[in-house]
Amino acid sequence: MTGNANTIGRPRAFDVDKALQKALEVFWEKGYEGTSLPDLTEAMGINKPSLYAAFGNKEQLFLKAIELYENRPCGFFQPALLQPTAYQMAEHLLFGAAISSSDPSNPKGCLMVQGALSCSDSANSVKQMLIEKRRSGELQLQQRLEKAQAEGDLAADADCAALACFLVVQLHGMSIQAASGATAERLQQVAVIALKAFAKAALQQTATADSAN
Amino acid sequence: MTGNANTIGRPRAFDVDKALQKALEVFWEKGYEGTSLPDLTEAMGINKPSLYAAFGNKEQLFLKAIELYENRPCGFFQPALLQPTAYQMAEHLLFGAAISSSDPSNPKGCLMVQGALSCSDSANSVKQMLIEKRRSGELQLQQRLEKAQAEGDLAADADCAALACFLVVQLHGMSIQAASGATAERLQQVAVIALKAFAKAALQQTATADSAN
DNA sequence: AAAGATACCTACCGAACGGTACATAAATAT
DNA sequence: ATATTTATGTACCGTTCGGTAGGTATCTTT
Repeated sequence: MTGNANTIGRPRAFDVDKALQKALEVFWEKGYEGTSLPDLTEAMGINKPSLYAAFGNKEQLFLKAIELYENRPCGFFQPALLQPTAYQMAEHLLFGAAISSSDPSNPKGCLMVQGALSCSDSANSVKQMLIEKRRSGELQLQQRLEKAQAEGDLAADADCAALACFLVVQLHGMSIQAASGATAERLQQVAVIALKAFAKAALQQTATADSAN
Repeated sequence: MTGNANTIGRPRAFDVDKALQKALEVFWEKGYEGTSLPDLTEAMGINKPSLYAAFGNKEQLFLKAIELYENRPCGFFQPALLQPTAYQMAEHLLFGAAISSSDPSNPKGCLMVQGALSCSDSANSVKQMLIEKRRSGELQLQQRLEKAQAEGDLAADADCAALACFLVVQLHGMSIQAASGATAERLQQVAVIALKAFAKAALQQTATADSAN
């Protein structure tokens, strides 16, 4: 899939995956609308026609960048859902976000949040698409919590939707703080506080063994 | 200050304060860069030369809109600092943010967050200015907590900086959720959970009477 | 070696951007 | 009445935006 080994016609002079990686970094840093075509071509080391031939247009390139983002930098999300208990999921989620969004080797914050939080009318489809991705993530979280509830891993009277929203608030709030310059240490302190709240709100009946203070 | 009663020259055909209010709404909805001059002039009911004569330029207009925003829609912040106890401050802050950022009579979310979260290089000064405003708010919060600590209203071993950061994470995270369509009810549920965390982290030694489950 | 396919590069497109010159209109001051 | 001052409205400025036409270079196929 990656190599363009045995194809007819003149071969590409650049690596599509590496170019996409560069595009991701720029979009992450400047957002969808804040990123210009020259920003992209310069970072990717190609010119505009090559970009359009390889990726379609700016919006489709952004979609592919988002896809890459979900698999790589934001890759802590899906594994967190697979943790054996709701508490461990929350733990992975919160510390994953704290570390990921302040990772010095990447732009600060979360692309799904700052990619197109507010924008002109012409970028509304991108904004809407990010909203839906965020809501989808929240829904997955909620469903994981409901599963935990069915398994007796979460208090029967806990409000899974509210708890999922609470967790997402932490993730997005921490990403804003990271974008404002917060350190990984500070965000981890916040994660510790939030985790106590989660434990208290989620485990009030079952009184699970580990965790909580 | 508002009226232009007895001045020489042709009088303004529009109300500066109302025009600024309209500009605030547009910036709030679309962000600094997402808002175009035609967006502004149409909403304000004036044309470009009038806008430039009255407000300077787009950036200065944005600064005045931010100022108005801090006094009006985001007006729950400063009063919260004046609450008698740290817990009550947190309470006012969290519920204020929950209600304010989802207020159906205004654009969703927080202008200080989504006004210029990520942007092109040319808007970097605006982005930086919002970052500093957010950090300043966090610092005020931290200082209020330190005061509470000095008054014995907060556990002596509580980390005021971490707690302030935690509270700001809630405010900003809730504003993202509001921008994604979360209801006031849902955000208030989140505020309840966060408040429990605050109580647990802040009052662990003093074991204050009220609050906390 | 010729033909066909694909990529690269320069140079350009119309539209929208933020911002302004300049003439006209409406008020006060003398 | 006239001069002065300020606001309005139109029409424009140079720049940048996302996107593309068309010629040239480099590969495979036959």
